[in-house]
Amino acid sequence: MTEATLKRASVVVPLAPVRACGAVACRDCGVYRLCAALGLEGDELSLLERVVKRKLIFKRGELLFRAREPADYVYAIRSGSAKTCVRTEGGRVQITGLHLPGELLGLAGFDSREYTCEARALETTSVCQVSMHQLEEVAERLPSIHREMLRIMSGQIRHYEQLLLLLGKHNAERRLAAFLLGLSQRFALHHYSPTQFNLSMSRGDIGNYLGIAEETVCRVFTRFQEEGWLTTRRRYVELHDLERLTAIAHDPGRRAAAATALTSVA
Amino acid sequence: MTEATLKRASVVVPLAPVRACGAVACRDCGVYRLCAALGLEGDELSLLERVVKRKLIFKRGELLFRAREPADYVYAIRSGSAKTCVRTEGGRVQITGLHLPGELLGLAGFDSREYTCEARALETTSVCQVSMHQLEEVAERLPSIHREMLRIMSGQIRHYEQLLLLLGKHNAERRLAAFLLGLSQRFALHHYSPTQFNLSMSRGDIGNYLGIAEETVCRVFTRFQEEGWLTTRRRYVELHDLERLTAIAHDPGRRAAAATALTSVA
DNA sequence: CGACTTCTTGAATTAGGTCAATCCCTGTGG
DNA sequence: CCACAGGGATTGACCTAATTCAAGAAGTCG
Repeated sequence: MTEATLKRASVVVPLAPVRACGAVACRDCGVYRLCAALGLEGDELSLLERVVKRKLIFKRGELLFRAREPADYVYAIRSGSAKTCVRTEGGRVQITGLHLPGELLGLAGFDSREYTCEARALETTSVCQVSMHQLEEVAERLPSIHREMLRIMSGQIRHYEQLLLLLGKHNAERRLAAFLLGLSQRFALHHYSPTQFNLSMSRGDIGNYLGIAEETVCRVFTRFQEEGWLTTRRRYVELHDLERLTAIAHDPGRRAAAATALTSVA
Repeated sequence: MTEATLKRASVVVPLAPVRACGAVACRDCGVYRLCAALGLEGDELSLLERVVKRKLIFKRGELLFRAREPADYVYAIRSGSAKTCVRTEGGRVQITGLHLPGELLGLAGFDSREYTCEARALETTSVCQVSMHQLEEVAERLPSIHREMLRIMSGQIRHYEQLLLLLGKHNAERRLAAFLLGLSQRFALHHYSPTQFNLSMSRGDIGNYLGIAEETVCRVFTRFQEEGWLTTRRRYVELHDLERLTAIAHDPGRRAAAATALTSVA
């Protein structure tokens, strides 16, 4: 979120600035334990700085990496955000993740030495670039490195499982509600406001991520707004009624009860 | 596939038996490198047998493990098949995987010590049960164990990325075609026939997995059959026109081209 | 100030979901 | 050996949610 956007948004939704405070501290970074483990090798902070090869800045729309490219580095987001997506040969794109500060990108390509997806900055984004090679080298002696990597990967797997649950068979309202609540929780985890934040993705991206049309995203936003459950202004969102949204996100569909029986045997 | 089913199916589709040959050999198992690494500790084969705690048999519909249960073991499928699924609090079920011989289940729960999903046998299924504890113990000294686990996990991640691509925005025909072709390729990999196989999942399960209604699965099967691209008899399937099915699975939708541009910037 | 995106809304269309009836296996018990 | 019960699978009819197409409004950027 740029300074300008923020200022304009504040006119409509006059509340304290959110996520304007910049990068996460290393200690709040989800990758900290990984970096820390690397850092254990020598004097604490200085080596940490050396191992984390570079701090890079990507502007909105710039590629961090492409699928099938040699996976030489993993990237930890310090500030900003990024999306990851996969493509069919036919060129269709599916966004598979929205990544916030403190999260790690590019680890899934660890074994094949190639990235499995592409990552792109959604706004001006600062990242730490960590050498995969170096990671592997240290891991040879330090099993905790590998354990951290496994931890991060299984987090990724859980994320995908939740996303699959969402894409499986939910209507547009439930998808969007769940999406917003998920974001809300993640922001809360990162010490940002859970009720006011910047989506950083366009309506088109959100639609793609949730498996619905861009126009449908707009319409559902409008409906939610008419009900007074939230306010949007472009990519800035303010949630007014978390309970209501939760109810929508969790409300089991008509066939949901039957599905349990259906699946419990076969 | 039971002997009886096979015989009956042969009346309609008189071809050589497929997947009737039973369990995979350890060497053909996708987990082999893991087991082998464990086995390196002592005299080769005997210790392998000891580490792989038990060979268990699950009957159709029986649970291998439940989500949130302590993840004490991982399971390698020797013969048969299993499905994995996740649930919402509301009780909705989403099938997230169909697993064939040589594949490993339950590793994603590694870090949290709890399974992230539940697994259920789709037919009479023989598995190797490997102690997570023992795995961890050996991994402390043998980094290759962890590397194997990372390899398997990133395979899981790639699988989910493909599935997301499928669920994102494809019509029912493309979903089913892609599903069948994916299975076909996996069977080929496992030295089974790529054109005749047992789906082992019910129509309802397939629909759930692909995010479409059971009835739609039927209708699409019927359509494909009318076109002469395949033959089905209950869960047994024979693909006649892989090219055609590939064309359907890959054919980019109307908006697909636009989506590239749409997503390449924002 | 234009040129270009992104977002929003409306209207028409449709793919797929839902409900319901029936068929077809398969396994069981007489 | 045959009848029957029960669970999948299939098909039809109807209907709704969401997509698509299209046009315009609201921002953004150079």
